[in-house]
Amino acid sequence: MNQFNTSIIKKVQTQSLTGVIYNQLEHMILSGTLKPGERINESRLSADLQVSRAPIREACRQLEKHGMVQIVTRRGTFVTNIEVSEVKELYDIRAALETLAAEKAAALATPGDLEELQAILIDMKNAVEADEAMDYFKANVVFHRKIVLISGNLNLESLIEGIYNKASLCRKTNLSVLDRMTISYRQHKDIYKAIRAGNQMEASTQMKHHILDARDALLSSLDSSDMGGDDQVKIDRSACG
Amino acid sequence: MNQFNTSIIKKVQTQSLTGVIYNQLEHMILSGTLKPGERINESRLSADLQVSRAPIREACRQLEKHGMVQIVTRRGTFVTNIEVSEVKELYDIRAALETLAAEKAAALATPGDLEELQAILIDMKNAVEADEAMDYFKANVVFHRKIVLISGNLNLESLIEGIYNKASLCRKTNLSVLDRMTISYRQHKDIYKAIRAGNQMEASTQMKHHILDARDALLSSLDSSDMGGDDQVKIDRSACG
DNA sequence: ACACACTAAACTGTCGACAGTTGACGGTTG
DNA sequence: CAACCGTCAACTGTCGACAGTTTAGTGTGT
Repeated sequence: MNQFNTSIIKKVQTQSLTGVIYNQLEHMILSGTLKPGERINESRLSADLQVSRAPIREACRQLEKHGMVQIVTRRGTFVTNIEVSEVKELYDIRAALETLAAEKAAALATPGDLEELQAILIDMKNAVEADEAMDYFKANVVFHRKIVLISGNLNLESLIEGIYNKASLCRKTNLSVLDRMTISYRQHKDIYKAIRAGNQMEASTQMKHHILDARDALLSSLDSSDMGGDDQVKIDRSACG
Repeated sequence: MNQFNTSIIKKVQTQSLTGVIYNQLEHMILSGTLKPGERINESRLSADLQVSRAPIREACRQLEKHGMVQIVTRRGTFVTNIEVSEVKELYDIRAALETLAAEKAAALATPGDLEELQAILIDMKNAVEADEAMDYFKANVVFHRKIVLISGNLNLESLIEGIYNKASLCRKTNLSVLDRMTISYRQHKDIYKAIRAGNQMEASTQMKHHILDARDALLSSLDSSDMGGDDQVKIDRSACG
């Protein structure tokens, strides 16, 4: 529905003050400077940033649209606070949506698309062999996003983007899970093969399996680390696939 | 993620000026007073409604969040214009999401939930027998919404709500399709039975089948009516299931 | 007649200010 | 000592105004 709802707009927005503030706030939220549940004080922010409250309010509305804050009338805007139970919900939704994406991708992928996917797979393989969790994490995101792109469903694209945003707000997901990179990589390869073969049923099955598997790995790692320190900084090797 | 994103909030919002204007604009859009693609002029609206531009801008942001308008920087806000191809996309997404909802509902439905569903089914049956498309349409929406509610996934709820909003913007979907009420009713009954039996697999299968079936019926009715008059007012008997 | 440059009107983005509401603190009463 | 009530500060909602940008309309040149 909208060519305005994709990542492109972020760059367009940057031209306006609102966009600058949006980026700033987004960064503050994702980096943890603004903690989940914390309130964003419009007046104070406007004083700090030397701008009026208008663009700040606008930016907050954008953030809400993308799921990163919640606005309560006459109370204020609060950084979205996601519980573990909600992460599970989000993974279920993600599984449903990306399963659809994989199914469509299997029917629509061009040779060029397949080449790109393969290139990403190579990046992943390199990351696995070098045990570079961060690199793997990045390639992983690119892989999933590419499949959604191939599906050609713009609505699906922005919906999934929103899910990513919300899920990444749960800092608890940032736990490292060893040994999953290898499994994850294999699953991605299976998805790729199914898409290349044009096998819609298989592609969707593999995708669903992959995401639910990642979800379970994440949840069990959360269980076993509930009493551990809470100051995680590492990238979760299971998160997002 | 937010208990603030449901229909309840609309009543809360009504307390504020922004909420009043939101409702007004929503009504104007859904009733066709504001046509798809049309631009919403902030200054003129503020003059007409005797309020400043601030609450109007706020309302527009809300509308964008719900998918009913699109905002382009320094250009304005435009009523979302949905093409037929996009309706197909939306139905695909809806199928994926409601399939998940049905699956969860089959596992979570309480006796009370089942009673409610059954009551809705009776309403539907009555509507079918009386050939009251409007009544059927309403009961249908209630039925689907109830299943999402049972699934207990709040994120899913607001996502699906957004899909409904967008799809309903395509006025072309408001075509009457005869003979589908009976089929649709039977499908709902099947879904209900699967949920009552606690059969997750069956519930999701039935739901998927039901929605994709409705989608195809809608699309083929659009094909065959492309050259017909464009001033439809009737409720589509296939739309939304 | 058509394409292009220029001018002017209209509209959105941003600003600072005021008013109403909310939540908290402190005092009072049972 | 606990619960309730009233006062007060802080913050959001709303307002009117100004500035920069976009768009439409006019005029000119080919």
